[in-house]
Amino acid sequence: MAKLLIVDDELPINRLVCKNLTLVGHECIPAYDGVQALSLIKSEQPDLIILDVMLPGISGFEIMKLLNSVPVIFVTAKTGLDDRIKGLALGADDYIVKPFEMAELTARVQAVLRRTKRDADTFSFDDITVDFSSRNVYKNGALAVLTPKEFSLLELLINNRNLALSREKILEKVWEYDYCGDTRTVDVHVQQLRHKLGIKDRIKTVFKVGYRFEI
Amino acid sequence: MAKLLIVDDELPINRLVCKNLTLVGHECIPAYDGVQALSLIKSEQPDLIILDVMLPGISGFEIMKLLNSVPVIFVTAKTGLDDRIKGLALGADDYIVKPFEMAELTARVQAVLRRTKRDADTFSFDDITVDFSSRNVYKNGALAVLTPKEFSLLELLINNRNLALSREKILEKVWEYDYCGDTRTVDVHVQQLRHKLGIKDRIKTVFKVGYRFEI
DNA sequence: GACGGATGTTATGAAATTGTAATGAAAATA
DNA sequence: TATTTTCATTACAATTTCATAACATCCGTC
Repeated sequence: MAKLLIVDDELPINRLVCKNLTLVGHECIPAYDGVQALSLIKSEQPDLIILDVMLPGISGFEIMKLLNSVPVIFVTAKTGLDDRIKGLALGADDYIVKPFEMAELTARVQAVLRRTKRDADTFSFDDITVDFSSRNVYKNGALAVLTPKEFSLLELLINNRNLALSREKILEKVWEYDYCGDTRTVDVHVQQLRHKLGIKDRIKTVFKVGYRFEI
Repeated sequence: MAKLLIVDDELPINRLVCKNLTLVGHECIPAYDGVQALSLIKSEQPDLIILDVMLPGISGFEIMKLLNSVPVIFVTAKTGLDDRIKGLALGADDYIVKPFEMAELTARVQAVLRRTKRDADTFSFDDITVDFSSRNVYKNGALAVLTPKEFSLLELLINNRNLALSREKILEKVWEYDYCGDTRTVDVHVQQLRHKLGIKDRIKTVFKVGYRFEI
């Protein structure tokens, strides 16, 4: 579930898109011109913007230039290569050409959301599947019971996979910023994870530093 | 500049893609079937894979299922919506439909690389790659196991490459400021590095002073 | 080439770090 | 409140690192 801003001046299309994306579980905010879009981006801080290029007033390209880190799927009626490249060059995460099928749009929305990790769904490796939204972990299809701390630790390790994480960093992220506990606590929890999930090899010890999740 | 794996069994297309992406500054490794692709993914650890769906042996979909963290742009001749959705659902970062224009492919490659660009803080020379963020060192693609002191020493040498470092300076930086140990300790660690990485020539001895990493 | 000091090489035991299991306190749940 | 779960800490075992020493080899100077 994510908050989406749908920017399209054609009312029926905007409605249709909103309806379909709401059906797959997202919150949709419609905008019908560039100025309105910019104001809603500020006030609502959406997770993803679906942006029509051809807009009254400010064009979709202009809006994209003003954006920073919000992912954008950009919609164009033109099938010209130039426009598509221009969109990607400006930093769009994807584009889709009108007329498009709803199934494709929703698939692309999910793909972009997955990428941007704002709406992290699941992550799988070996015989393990981690479901971030339900905070469940499955090993060989069976539910593995992790405590909150264990799950947060696993989450942190996965989100920083192939990076060495110091015990201090782990404490800071999984525990509180100003937590003044023993760094050995981290060790014990790492052992728990290794034991419960049977992933001795995946969670590597970085001597004198901390741990690294390798995939 | 990134390392790309181009998986396509059609030789002319593979060549064309390699040529164009090399022109924009990437390193391209061609693969002509699924098995070869999987082996090259392991050995070369590419930054991005351009993956044709229709392959002899293992299909592109099968390969994608086996992957975890490597970004994929998937190429399909089929224009059917299902295939595209399937690709995105499997975790592809993008797809492109044959026949495609080179400009579009390179634009998409850049877009995906920009998105997935992690702070790949690495330094490479000869057959060695030093990854500072994961604290891993690879020799010929294989992990070389360095101790913390060895890694710190290597880090210091690289950061001061082509400069003569006195033993005192090295002790001060890699060990503690007020460390009062034998300077011979430095020697032993330098030998370890030379031995483990097989870089006798790169770490030069500066007689009566210390060492210098030459590149 | 011979000498003396500097560096290369290898081995070893101490020290530091991490793995493991247990314990009781704190927190969550009933 | 009683019961269960979570979790920080501890103690000890296992492992890894590393400083030092001892000897071999190299280098520059005479």
